[in-house]
Amino acid sequence: MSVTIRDVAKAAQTSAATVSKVMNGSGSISQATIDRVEQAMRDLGYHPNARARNFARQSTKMVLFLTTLGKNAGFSNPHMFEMMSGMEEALAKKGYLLCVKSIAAEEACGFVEKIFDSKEADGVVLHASIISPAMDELVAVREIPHIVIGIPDFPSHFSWIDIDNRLGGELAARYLLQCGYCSLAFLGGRQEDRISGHRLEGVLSVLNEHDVLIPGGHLRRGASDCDSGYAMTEELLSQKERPDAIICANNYIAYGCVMALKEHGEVIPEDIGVIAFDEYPLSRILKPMLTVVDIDVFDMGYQTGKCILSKIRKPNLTVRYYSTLPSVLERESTRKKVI
Amino acid sequence: MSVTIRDVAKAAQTSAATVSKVMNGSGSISQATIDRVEQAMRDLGYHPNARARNFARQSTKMVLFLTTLGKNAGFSNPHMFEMMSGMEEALAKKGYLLCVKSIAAEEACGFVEKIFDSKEADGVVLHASIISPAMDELVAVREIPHIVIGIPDFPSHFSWIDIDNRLGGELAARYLLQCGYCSLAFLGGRQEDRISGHRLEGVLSVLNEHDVLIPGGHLRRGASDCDSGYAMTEELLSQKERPDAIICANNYIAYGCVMALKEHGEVIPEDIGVIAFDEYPLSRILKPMLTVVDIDVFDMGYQTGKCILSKIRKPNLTVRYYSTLPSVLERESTRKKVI
DNA sequence: CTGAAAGCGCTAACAT
DNA sequence: ATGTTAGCGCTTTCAG
Repeated sequence: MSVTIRDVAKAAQTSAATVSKVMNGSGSISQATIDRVEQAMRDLGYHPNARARNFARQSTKMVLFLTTLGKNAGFSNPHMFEMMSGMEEALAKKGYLLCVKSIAAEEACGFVEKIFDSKEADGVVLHASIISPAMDELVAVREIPHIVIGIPDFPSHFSWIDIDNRLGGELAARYLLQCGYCSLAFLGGRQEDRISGHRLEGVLSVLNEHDVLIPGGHLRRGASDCDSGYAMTEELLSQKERPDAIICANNYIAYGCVMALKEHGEVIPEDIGVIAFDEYPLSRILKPMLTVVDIDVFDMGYQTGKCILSKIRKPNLTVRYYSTLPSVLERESTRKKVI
Repeated sequence: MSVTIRDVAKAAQTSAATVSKVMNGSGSISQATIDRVEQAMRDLGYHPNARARNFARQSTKMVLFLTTLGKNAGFSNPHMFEMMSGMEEALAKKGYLLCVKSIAAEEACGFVEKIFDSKEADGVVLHASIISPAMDELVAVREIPHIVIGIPDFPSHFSWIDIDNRLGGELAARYLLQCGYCSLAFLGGRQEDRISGHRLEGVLSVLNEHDVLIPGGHLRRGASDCDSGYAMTEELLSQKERPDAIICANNYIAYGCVMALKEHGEVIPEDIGVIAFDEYPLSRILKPMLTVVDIDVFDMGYQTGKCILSKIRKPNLTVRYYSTLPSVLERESTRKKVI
């Protein structure tokens, strides 16, 4: 058996309670005793048993990240993992551990209930894809320390954190105008793609504010892939009124767009400017390198980690906000700013 | 306070010990008692307290994955997360939880020691980048259930699991020969890049076996990026003796290579074939889509998970092997097989 | 087949 | 400032 708090107490000629107080900095212990206890701990190579400690304290110093993983999750959604890295960093600073658990949306609610019934974790971070009204009710009634990544798409009591995609759209549009482009186009994902939709809203609000009109034909939506980006760009170029800058709702659309522009002999960024969203995975790989509106995903994870920690302290605290502002990374696909 | 085992015992008119046995399937309990106990558990909505259970059993049902994360880890190394997803799936099947913890290589050894002194985890998965001779000694002496991801580059007692990159190289070369290409070239990463080196070894062994000579000029090494791939390809094309197929050690080199070939008017795959390694992130995005040698990273993680579980059961079991064989994914950058 | 009893190692309320 | 005491909720002998 390994060395316990009682062994240390004996060696330091004191009681277990005192040793505990020394470890947890209770304050009211004389320096002499502290020294003796610490010496004894060192001599014996003592390490408090985490399991016993969790049990006695009724806490695990662990938060669970629940999302749906499975094959290809790592490749198709690196953002999630970048966030996890940020969360881990925030949690580690306070001595918390981060566990990941893959769960299907249907099972998520039951699982969260079980986790808190059995007290396996101190808090949960929920990916927006697995939340439900039932989960909302559960979390509210039981006051479960939680935070949802992604703004819920139904009315709820959840605490959540998200990226402000609308603001991102505003930044993109404003930036292009500042570069001297004056006829913008937007290539987005399908109607159901909320992210793309929010980005478009932001764009439109800026144009509206600047009294810039955008012809209907310059607003196109399609699949979120390269081929679709290519096709939408061709459509754009075939119109009588052509844009001098294109906002692409994501990297893949931008890739197709750039390819089409090049094939048509358009020079980027002189003839036509291109701006996209997100650094990853292509913005720095394409020629020309893309100017993008990006957010610091790691930082967002870090914010999430800090959030869940404060929810663990005060479970009834409600948090809802857009963390981590987007910003423009200037590169080669847009002209230099003139303003 | 929530409902405990004693509440269940009382409701089922039996003892806590019996309830425990029912939960853990001790066998020697009458069906009648089992029914009563299960009924009581359901009636009371009982869920065993995981912390108390961990404490009493002296196990946490948790394995810790240690690696260095930090900013950009998610984007620059999606493979790691794909593996994690696989590990989680294997662990979840046996009721284990996966925790992730970022740690610098220098601190890793001390941290692992602390984890096992304080019994925070039942086992650890170590990324090869954080192992050291000191860690080897620690793990061996203390019989710490562990598995290293990546073959150690120094003599050690570690259990490890890795990808067989040499075999991957063999597959690539063999495949090209089967397609009727007969003059191969290899574009690799820098000398220090062990993965690239192993892939090259595999290529050479096949060529040797087939008595195919490869001119020195067809073996090039450079940075593992697009520009380097581009430059190396131009060098290749400027030689008197030109290859009819190029093996690119990674996706980025392949991207530069394809770009250079296109600019020189070479038709892929007719004039020159291109094969690369790994699906991610570009192989299906480039035009033409790349034929690649790929491995199932999720599966590798799954194997790793199963491995660590068996090590937890038998810590002195040694495991060392190349899990998950690579295979060729045929796409557009190579001719159809003729054999 | 069942139950009483003795912890697992630490914390925290309460005395002193 | 320190020690005593009583758990935390479950598992596991060991007797019956």
